[in-house]
Amino acid sequence: MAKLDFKNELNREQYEVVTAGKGPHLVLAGAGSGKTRTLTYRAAWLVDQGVKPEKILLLTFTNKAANEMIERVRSLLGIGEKSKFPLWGGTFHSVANRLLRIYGKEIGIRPDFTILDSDDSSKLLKTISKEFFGSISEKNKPSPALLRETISFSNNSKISIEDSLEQKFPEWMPLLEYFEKIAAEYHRRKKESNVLDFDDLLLFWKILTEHPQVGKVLANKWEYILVDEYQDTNIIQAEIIFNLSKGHKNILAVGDDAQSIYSFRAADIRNILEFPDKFKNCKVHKLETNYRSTPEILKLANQIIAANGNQFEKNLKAVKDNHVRPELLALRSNFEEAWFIADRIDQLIDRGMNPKNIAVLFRASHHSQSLEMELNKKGIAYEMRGGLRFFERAHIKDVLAYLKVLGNFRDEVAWVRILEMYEGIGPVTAKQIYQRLMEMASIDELVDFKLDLAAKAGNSWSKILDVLSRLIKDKEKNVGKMLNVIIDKYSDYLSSKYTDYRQRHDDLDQLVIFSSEYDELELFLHEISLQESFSGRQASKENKENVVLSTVHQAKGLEWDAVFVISMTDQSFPHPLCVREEEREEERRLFYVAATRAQKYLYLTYPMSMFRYDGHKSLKPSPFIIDLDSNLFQHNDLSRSVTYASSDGVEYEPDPDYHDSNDDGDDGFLPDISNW
DNA sequence: TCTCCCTTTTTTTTT
DNA sequence: AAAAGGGAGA
Ligand SMILES: Nc1ncnc2c1ncn2[C@@H]1O[C@H](COP(=O)(O)OP(=O)(O)OP(=O)(O)O)[C@@H](O)[C@H]1O
Repeated sequence: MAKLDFKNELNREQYEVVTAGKGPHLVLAGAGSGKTRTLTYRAAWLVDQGVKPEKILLLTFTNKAANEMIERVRSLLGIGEKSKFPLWGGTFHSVANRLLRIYGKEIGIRPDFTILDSDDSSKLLKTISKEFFGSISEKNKPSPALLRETISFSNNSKISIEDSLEQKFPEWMPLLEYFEKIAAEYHRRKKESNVLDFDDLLLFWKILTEHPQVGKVLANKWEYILVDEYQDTNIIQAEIIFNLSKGHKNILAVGDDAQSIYSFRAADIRNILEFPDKFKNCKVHKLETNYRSTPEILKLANQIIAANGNQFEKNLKAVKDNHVRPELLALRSNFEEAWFIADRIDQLIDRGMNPKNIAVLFRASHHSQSLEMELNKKGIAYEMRGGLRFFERAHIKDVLAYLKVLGNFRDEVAWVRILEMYEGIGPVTAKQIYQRLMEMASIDELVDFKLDLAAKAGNSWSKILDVLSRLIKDKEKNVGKMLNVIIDKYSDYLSSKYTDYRQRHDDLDQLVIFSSEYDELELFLHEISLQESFSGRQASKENKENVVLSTVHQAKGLEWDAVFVISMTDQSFPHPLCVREEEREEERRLFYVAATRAQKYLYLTYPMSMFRYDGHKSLKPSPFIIDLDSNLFQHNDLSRSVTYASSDGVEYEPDPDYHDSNDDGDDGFLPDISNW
């Protein structure tokens, strides 16, 4: 392979960062300026300079991003797929997961802990809440999700339950004492169950870095630490980074304050703004060239973000040639919007665009519903990102619960989940059984564990024992085969509980295919809980070529030739619950992130009415759109006819001959949305 | 204590 | 439309 030509692949500022010396560096730069590229080349450069890959830690926002970056580093360096390349990469949570299984013993964490996802946490909190509140009606006590958010926010921002509650849900302050008691009990129960929730992964990692011996080990474990999307880290994460780099201070953080969109889960913009104070002698770098988008798109994006006060001044210049302006389109209903988008996607594909270079973005995952139907109708394959993950689906979790108790028999949530699936066993009996089971010293004692139960419950218990004993005795190692034993018994329950059981069964089949690649239960359990989907190992290769439907949050850091941002209404974007000024500014940043994903084509659309379970609702365009200059948009026949139709009741006919006109000499009519 | 059936509510983003 | 809560009877 030809020697890597770093100079040629990067601009001067990027090159400076990539080849910078030791010590702390911060890159604070706008969207599409090549921050991620710089980080990737930095990793490659370090290895090229002789740094061992295992001495580099790369922290990213999703595991997918980490894997892609590591692959890119590999290919830059010409390292084949078969050779080892042990660079550490992943999200904070997944790295914590790995480290805690190695070093956790020192702080009282067993290596076989299982992980609670947010649904599991809610379930445990619901049980605890019932114990504390007794039979007070549901209306007068906080929901499990609310409890979870309060506790989680307090963990992630290092504040008390009191402050967290005051900030997030002040209306519940009268019940503060309950919140505190429940939080304490929740903590105790997790410990007893040998489980960690997402927050614990970070908290205990931080505690590890403060441990007298392990802390030293970790501070020397890596020589270079690279962090992407630093604007969306929280206080705990910043402390982890600080402690890890105590010895060498070789840290490179990149981010953009204008793209901070996770404050709802305690991400704190001060991390990036105060980075230079925290790391003395830190060099701050700026990148001011946008390589991603056309000047027209960038101009629109800049105006979107300009409406926010309070931000780091950035000067972004586009290098791409002029192209078409973004389009703003009003459609009459969410169905028409879906029809229009699907049609336009069809046209783009017909004109030769690769479907994988097209994305549809939205504020909330359910906004994609009508569009999904329309795409199915047209036979356009798509990949959905955001919303419920594969491993969070109820039926997947049902069958995984059996594996979880085999891996960690103390897991209360998993046990209760299994037990309550059976006839005659409800919350009370489940809890009793769980308590008796904790007399066991290991899962092997389960095989002949006798219980005194009522007839129905007793019958159910023997069914449960049946499945689990078989798994214990068989000593089958392949996870796929183990799952088959479980699914065999689970099928009847599945079809009796769900009307869409066929589809759910397909999911289970997919799970079996995926899990057949694992011959070690522990490894399987450790890996799945933090996996975004299972594209990492296997699943569908064809998915890679499909149109992407994604929440804006999930689209962070990515880019496509053509981007549609749909459902830009006052009821969806900004989200109606975001009323405080900081919240609205964050929503605007989210809009900025959405718009800056586009390379060539950007479409903003909104339906003027929507059908919901409670009937028909008419909608206004998003206030973010009204704020924008209309001459930033391209006009075309469609927007004209649609708007006319809405204002004077003229019947609107979708124009089958409609084609995107690239020349835009038409200075005519724009949807008049100023006085709705 | 569990289950079944009727009533009420549902409004976001994620590791 | 679907999920979750609430209450009555077994
Ligand atoms: N020096 C360069 N020469 C050519 N292309 C570049 C250069 N730097 C960046 N790019 C391209 O610009 C695009 C955006 O880069 P990248 O994703 O790294 O930006 P970013 O700053 O991380 O964006 P975001 O803030 O949206 O995450 C990529 O397609 C990248 O390959």
